[in-house]
Amino acid sequence: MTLFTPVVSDLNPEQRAAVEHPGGPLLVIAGAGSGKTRVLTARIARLLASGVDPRAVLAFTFTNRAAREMRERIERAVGAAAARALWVGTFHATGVRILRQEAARVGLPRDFAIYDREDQEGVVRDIARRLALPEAGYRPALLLDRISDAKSALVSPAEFERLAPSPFERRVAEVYGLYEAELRASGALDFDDLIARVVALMRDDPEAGARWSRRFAHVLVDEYQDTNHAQFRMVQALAAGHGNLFVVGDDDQSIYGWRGADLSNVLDFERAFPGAALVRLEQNYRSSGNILRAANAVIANNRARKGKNLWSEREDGARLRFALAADEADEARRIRRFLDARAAAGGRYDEAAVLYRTNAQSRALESELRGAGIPFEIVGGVAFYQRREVKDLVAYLRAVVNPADAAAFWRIWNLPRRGLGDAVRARVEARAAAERPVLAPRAALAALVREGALTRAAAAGATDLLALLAELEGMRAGPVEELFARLLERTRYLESLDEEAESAAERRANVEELAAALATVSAREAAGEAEAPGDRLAAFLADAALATDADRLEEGADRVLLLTAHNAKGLEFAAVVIAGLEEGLMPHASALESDSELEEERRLFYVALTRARDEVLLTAAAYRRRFAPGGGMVASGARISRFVDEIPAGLLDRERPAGARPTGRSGDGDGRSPGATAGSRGATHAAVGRVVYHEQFGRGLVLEAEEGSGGLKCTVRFASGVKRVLGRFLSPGGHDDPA
DNA sequence: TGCGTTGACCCTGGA
DNA sequence: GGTCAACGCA
Repeated sequence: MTLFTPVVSDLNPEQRAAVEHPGGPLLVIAGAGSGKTRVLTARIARLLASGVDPRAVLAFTFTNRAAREMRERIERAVGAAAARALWVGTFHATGVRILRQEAARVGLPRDFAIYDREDQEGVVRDIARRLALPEAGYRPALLLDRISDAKSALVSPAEFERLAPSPFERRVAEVYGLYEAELRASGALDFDDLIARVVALMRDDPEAGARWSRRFAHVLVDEYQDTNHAQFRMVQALAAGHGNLFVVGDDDQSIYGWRGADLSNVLDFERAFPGAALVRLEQNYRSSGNILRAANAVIANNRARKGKNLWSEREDGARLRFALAADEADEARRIRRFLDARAAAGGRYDEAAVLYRTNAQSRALESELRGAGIPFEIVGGVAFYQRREVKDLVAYLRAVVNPADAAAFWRIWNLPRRGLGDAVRARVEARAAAERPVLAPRAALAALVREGALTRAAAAGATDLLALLAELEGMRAGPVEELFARLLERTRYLESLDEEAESAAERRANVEELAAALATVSAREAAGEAEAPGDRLAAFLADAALATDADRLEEGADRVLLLTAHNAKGLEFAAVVIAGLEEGLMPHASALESDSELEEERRLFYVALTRARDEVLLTAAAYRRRFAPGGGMVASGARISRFVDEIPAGLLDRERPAGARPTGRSGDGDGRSPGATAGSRGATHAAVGRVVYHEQFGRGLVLEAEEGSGGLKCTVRFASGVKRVLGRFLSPGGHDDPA
């Protein structure tokens, strides 16, 4: 393949060693900006060039967008036919693909539903209600987090119960068991199942295990540092037959520990795969010398790392800049001015991005940029398929594809209004539970209608619903567009949008976008790409369930991107603004108590910094308005993030705030503590992240500080527990490091 | 009995 | 600013 040769000659020696690795397990430690995507694609291209069947190559990417881009690159190198035959996708998408093929063996309907977070919470909420769990302490989200943790560690409800040390844990185990039963009855899997069920299949079914471990000749994994235990097991099982496992990762960029990512997958790779080779990519091709030095200095503060030193042939470039703003509006203004200045100098907007820790921070930026007429796009927040109107219509499609899908059914059963409410729902659930196996709600409703057990009004509504679903089911074999058009017509969905004021136009546009997305499925079908006729809807729904907002990013539009640091992973920009660099925000308050979580926050900051090629602006706000417990907005002050101070002084220009009150400079009294001056009554030492002393409770760490009617109210972690105390009862607690 | 309204509580990140 | 349960009206 001559197409491919020039690619290899462009590689540095380490990159080439990875690409030309003869076989067997290989761990590539790829620092930020070291060209790992090139290495991965070159590796695949080389495998294909050397005669490996593209159908026998499986590559895991972190996002659907990364999968699409990788496929496109490979297509340019080796042609469309081979690129299409590759298995490239996220763990979840690959899990769906395998499980759809194995549905019968796994005991699933072929078109199983995929429950998203909202569906999951609905299930858990119902269970909690049934068990009469007190709301406080048993929030659905909390229960679900525990269940998800268990699943990504491959712990079953029975095992969970056996290991449960406390009454709370035993309750979780009980909910977990009921949750699993509910999903089974609904023919549904959640995100964690998409991985765990593949592992279980290969472990428990020797024939399937052998077949899939031979199915591929090469397995490749990108962003390996963010795989969890279940994903590790899936990789291990799929590579067991041949041992050709090529993983690329960077321990310094592991930022999904909260989602179960297990860094030991990287650190113990050589133990898990004996004879593994190791290649390090340490030459950075992205960032200027100053940015790279800053990033290296920051990450050097972490202890849990393999250790590496990125170097670059690039010039030093401009120094990084830090600006302390008075509040979040002032911060947004400064960022806007920075963007203005770049534009005035001829820079494109799409070469810049604003990164932040929490999605809520986008609001102030949004209004400032909108007011200034700077084009921007927010990535994240409410993703397209999570919007109400889109979810409503997708729920109809789900109900058509999978009649057992309870979450979808309950979403649409009274939409539009059919006079069906809680009372009827209770009867449906009772009817469903009266049979073994338990009936799907839709079947139970049909039974109630048949038995004449409903009031006239409820029966009329139910009949209308069941007839609509039956009619749509009858259209499944035809074009998806026709089915969708009929759905809109019969539900009068667009008309119902008009009734609700200003957002109607936007919602209507979203419905149209959904229609357009469905049309592309039909087009793919026409081009012979779908697996089998009639599957197009199910395939579309699986894609929709796994789609993220970041996947929709397209090149070419000239706008500034606003996104979380998590979402920025894998991207790069000429100029990067990192906003909200305050203790309690970045690092986030929830991480201040644990060394390992704090190190993860530092890695997140490192990831953010290393997105930049030429220019970095760091910002913080002395006061930030936040929603607080107790209700309403309060101003809360904080210290400047420790991460800013970890950047060597010579690399960083600090700007004074317009009012020039807090200096934000290290070393001059409490100047590092802008929040310290929050209001006249504020105790200067009681800022987030500070160690303080309390007469009664002793030494503690301030987790939160906010201005209340009685002065500065602080949430402080003492040895005896977390307490809420007034700032004036606190005194300085000595050095910053709570032993 | 359904439905609209009110009030309590929440909020890190995301496949 | 958003969600959800409780409440009271039609």
